[in-house]
Amino acid sequence: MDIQKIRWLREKLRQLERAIDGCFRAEGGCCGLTLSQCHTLIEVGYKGEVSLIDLATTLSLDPSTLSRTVNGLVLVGLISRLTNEKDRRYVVISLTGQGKKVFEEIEAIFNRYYSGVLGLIPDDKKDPVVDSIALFADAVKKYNDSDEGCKNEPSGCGG
Amino acid sequence: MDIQKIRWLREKLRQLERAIDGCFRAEGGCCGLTLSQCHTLIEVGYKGEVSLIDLATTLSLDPSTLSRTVNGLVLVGLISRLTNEKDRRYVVISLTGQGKKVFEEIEAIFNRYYSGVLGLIPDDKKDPVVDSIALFADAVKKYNDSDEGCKNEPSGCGG
DNA sequence: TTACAATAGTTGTATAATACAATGATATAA
DNA sequence: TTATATCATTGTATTATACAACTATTGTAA
Repeated sequence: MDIQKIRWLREKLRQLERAIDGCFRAEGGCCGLTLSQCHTLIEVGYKGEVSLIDLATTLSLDPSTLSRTVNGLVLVGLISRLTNEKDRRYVVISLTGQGKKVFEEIEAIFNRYYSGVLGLIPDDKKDPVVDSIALFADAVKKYNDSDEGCKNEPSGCGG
Repeated sequence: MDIQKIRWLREKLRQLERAIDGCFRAEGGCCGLTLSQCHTLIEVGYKGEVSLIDLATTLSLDPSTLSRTVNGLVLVGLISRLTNEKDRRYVVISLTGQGKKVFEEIEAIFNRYYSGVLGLIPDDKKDPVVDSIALFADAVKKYNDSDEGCKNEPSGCGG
């Protein structure tokens, strides 16, 4: 592919990242949560019951980082963290009743948000756009996992 | 659009963000720079000469944040920061000779990286995928700038 | 069976990235 | 010419993050 088009792709990816992150910060968080807390809550919401290490792997974060994030959510009563009695090394992380409520709120807010975004895209292009993003996200993941990926060529900064 | 497809889109966007950021961190930065420094260097490389406030606006960051990032790059000799003599309130930020060299390196690295990613996508889909990402990035930006965007519905956390 | 190795999680420590508030220098306008 | 606005920097605080050290638990092998 044309090098100029790749530059353009990278520019758009940077723009996308900034737009999404920047907007979040401008609002002072969602439902009173920080960005990390929000991501964590969503993952727990989707998975139901998880161990810390499971969550850390999914979110590509160090367990120590996540331990603190989870702790914050436990303190505000949105997450329950219990010892797994079948293997006491593990914890069982799940949403509390209040946590489920906030999770549903967040879901509604962001589904509405992205509906709004897609509303700016012509009807006949909506599906192709979403499919393309999925295709691209999968390609990035696959490439990172391969030998040529992350191992030799740092990313993130350029795109 | 189907709510389930919107959830899927959000999941893919989160996956994309993690893949790109995570990979960068795994490498310990690019060319010895941190992620922020790298983003800053690239923007200066593209713009040639910029003021701090210009750069801060482009990157959606507080001027104080950027002032420190720029300072770091000045200290390692990649960026020049001079008073604008036409209006001494402004600074003129540009790449030094060494900065240009690193900028070109970074460009090459990331163009190669994304070439690799696109290499995993069927030929006939490459252009549509890139065009779709651009379309989506523009839509997010436009939506954020509109009344319904950021103002009322925090984003980032969900996507 | 008991000692050693592996795994999960937490806590200590350090750093990067960020924003807001206060300040100083400069320019514009009344 | 005095007040106001703008740009940049510095002080301060917070969040997010990783690595290393440590504890508790489980699995394994002599």
